[in-house]
Amino acid sequence: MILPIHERVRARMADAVSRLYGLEPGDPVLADIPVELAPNRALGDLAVPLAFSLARRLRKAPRAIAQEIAAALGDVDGFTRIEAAPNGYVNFFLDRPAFVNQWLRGEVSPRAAGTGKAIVEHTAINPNKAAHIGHLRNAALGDAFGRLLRFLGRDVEIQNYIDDTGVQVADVAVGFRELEHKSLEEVRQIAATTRFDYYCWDLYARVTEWYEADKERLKIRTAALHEIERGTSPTADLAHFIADHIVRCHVKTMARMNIGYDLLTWEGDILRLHFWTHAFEYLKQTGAVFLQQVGKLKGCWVMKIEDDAAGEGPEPVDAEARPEDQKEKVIVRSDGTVTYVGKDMAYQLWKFGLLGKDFHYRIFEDGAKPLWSTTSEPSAADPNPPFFGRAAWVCNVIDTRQSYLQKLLKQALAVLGYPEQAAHSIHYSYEMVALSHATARELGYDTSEDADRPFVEVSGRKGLGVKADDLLDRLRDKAAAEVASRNPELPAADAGRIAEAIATAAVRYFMVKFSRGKVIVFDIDEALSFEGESGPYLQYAVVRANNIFHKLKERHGLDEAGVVTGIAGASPEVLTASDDEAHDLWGLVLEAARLDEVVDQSVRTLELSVLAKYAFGLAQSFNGFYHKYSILNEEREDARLWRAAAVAFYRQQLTRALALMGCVVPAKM
RNA sequence: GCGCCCGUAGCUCAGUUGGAUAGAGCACCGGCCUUCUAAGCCGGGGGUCGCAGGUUCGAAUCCUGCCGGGCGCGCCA
Repeated sequence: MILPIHERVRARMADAVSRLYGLEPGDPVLADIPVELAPNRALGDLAVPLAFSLARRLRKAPRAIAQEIAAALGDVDGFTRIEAAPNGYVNFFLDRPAFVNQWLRGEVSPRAAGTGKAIVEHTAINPNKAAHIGHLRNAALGDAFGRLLRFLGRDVEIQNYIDDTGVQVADVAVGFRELEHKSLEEVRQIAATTRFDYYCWDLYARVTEWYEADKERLKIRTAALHEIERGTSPTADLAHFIADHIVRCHVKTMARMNIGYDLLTWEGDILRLHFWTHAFEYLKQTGAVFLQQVGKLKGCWVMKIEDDAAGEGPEPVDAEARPEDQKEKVIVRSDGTVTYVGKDMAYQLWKFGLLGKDFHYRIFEDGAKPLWSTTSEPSAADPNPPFFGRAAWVCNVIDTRQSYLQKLLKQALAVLGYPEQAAHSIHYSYEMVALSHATARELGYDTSEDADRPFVEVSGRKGLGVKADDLLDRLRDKAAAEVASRNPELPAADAGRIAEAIATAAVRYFMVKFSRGKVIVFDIDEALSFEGESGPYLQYAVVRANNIFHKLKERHGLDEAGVVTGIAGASPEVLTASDDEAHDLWGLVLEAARLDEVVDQSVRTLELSVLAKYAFGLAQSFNGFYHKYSILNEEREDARLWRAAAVAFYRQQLTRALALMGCVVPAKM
C-alpha cells in the first residue's frame, strides 16, 4: 500500500531539510509541514512553503533555500519534477498516469486509525413535541461528524440523550390532564390515530398560554414534575407514555434524514439508577462540590467556577475581590433536588467509564442494526447488549448557548482529577437556526415584536417554527414533481423513493454548508431551491457520471474494471501533455484526490462546511469537464479511456463525500 | 459589567495550523439543449475584506484598541 500523497511529500521534505540544515527530529519546523495545492497546474500540483519558515532562522533568502531543498530532494518516487519557484515555494509535479492507476486499483492506503472509542452525542430533543429545523441542524452536524470519525478509522458510538423527566414533558402531561381531561387510554387512542408529535406541538403551545394566563397554575407544573421524578402516579405514567411515543416519532423523522443512533440514554434511568447519588458522593469527597454555609446560596451544594483566564499559573489575587464576585454554580438545590448540571456531570462521568456504575439495556427498535436503549431493570428479552460507554473521547453536539455549562462539565472532570478526560471532552457548538421574516409570516406568525431584528427566533413554547417533517414533505413533493416530469415512464414508487432521497440531501446539505458559528436565517424558498449550491446539485453531478458508465457499457461494452485495465495499455499523452485538455483532465483527478485531506481538516477544525464546500467544488469541476469533453462520442480510444478513468475516480470520491454528509445518490433524477 | 461568537460583492456565505491573482451561490445582463439529462454549462458587471494601529519577506487570516450586531452569565433545562 502507498501512503496518501501529502504524507509522502511531508516525509521527503522532512528528510531533505534535516540532512541539509542538520535539524533534530523533534524540531518544530518538521512537526507538521504544510502541503498546499498549487494555484494552477502550470506551477505544479502540490506546493510546500517550508522555505519561508526556515528563512529567518537560516538568515537566507527563501528562494535560495527552496533551490537547495529542491536539489537535495532529487528524484522522488511518484513525481516527475520538483522545482523551486522564484518566490520560495517548492513545487511538486505528480506522475499523473501512475497516480490515477494507483487510486483506481485501490493501492492508496487509508489514513491511520485513531485510538480509543469516541462517543458522539447529538439530537437530544425534548420528547414532548415534533422535531423542528433547529433540531435538524444539530442532528445533521452530529451524524455527519460521527461518519467522518468512522471514515478516519475511529470506533464511534452515537448516543441520543432523552430528557424524559424535565418540565417540557411534564407540561404536555399537564395539558392532557388539565386542558383536555384525557386518561392515559384516551391519549393512547390519540397517538394511534393522529400525528402525535404534531398534536403535542399544539398542545404544548396551549399549555404555555394557560400557565401565562394565571401564574398560580405553575404550582400544578411543579407538582407534576415531582410526580414524574418519583415515577408512580397516573401523571407519571402519562408522561412516560408521551416521552416514549414522541421519541419514536423523532426516530422516524431522523430516519428520513438517514440519521440513526446506537443508544438512547434516558434521564429517567440516570435518576432511577442513582447515578447522581453516586457521582455526588464522589464530588463531595474530592471537595469539588461543597455545602455553602452562608449568604444567598446557604444550604445549596455548589461548585466554584473558575474565572476564564484561570487554568494557567496561580490564581490572580485581586485585593478588591468581593464575595459576590466569586461565582458559584448550584449543583444541588437547598430543597435537595439536583440541577441539570449535576445530572449532566453524572452522565459525562459514565461516558468516560469513570462512574463505577452502568445502565441496564434493552432493544428499543429492532432492525438490521438494532437501536438500543438504557433501562433501569435488567432485560430478560435482550440479555446480551454491546458494550456502551467507556470512551476515550466524548463529543457533545449542543448549540452555543450551552457553552457555559459545557465548560463547567470540563472543569468538573479536571477538578475530580481527570485532566485527560477533561481535555477529551469536546463541545461541538454551533449557532442557532432562526426564521427569516418572510418565512415566519408565511407560517402565519405575528413578527411585529421582532420587527427591528434581522430574524425571528424559533420558539417551541409558542409553537413558532418549521416542523422537520413539514419541510421534508414539501421538499419531497417538489422533487417528486420534477422527477416525474423528467422521467414520465418511472413507476410511482421509484419516483417517490428518489424524491425522498433528494429532499434529504437538500436539507442535509443546507444544514452543513454554513460554518458552525453562523446563525442560519432559515428561509423556506431558499431551502427549497434545488439550484446552485445545493444537495440536489451534488447528487445530479454523480447521477450524470453514473449515466456515462451505463451508456459506456451499452455502447462500448466497457465497465469500470475494463477502464482500469484499458488505461494500463493506453497512451498517457492525453493526460501528460501540457495543453488545456490534459490540465482539465488532470485537474479533476487531483481535486478528487483531496477528499482524505479535507476530511482530516474537517475533523480537526470541527468544521463540516469545509467538507460541504469541497464536495460542491468537486461537483463544479466535474460539471465543467462534462460540458467540455465528451466520453461516449470521443473517437480517440486512448482519450476515451483516460477520461472515463478520471470520471470513475471522481464519482467514487464524490459519492463518498455525499455519504459522509448522509446523502445517497438516486438512480435517476 | 464579564465571557463567547459574528462583521468579506446588492443579498446569503466560503476563504481554519499567515502564502502565489480575495472566491462561490442567489439576484441582474448576454449566450448554449436534433449532442453522456439544461436540477446544467460559458461569458459579463459588481470588493476601502467594519474602522485604526501593530507584528513580517508576506495579513481577510495573528496581536491591541475601537465601532456595529447576536448569544450567554438563574436554587430553568
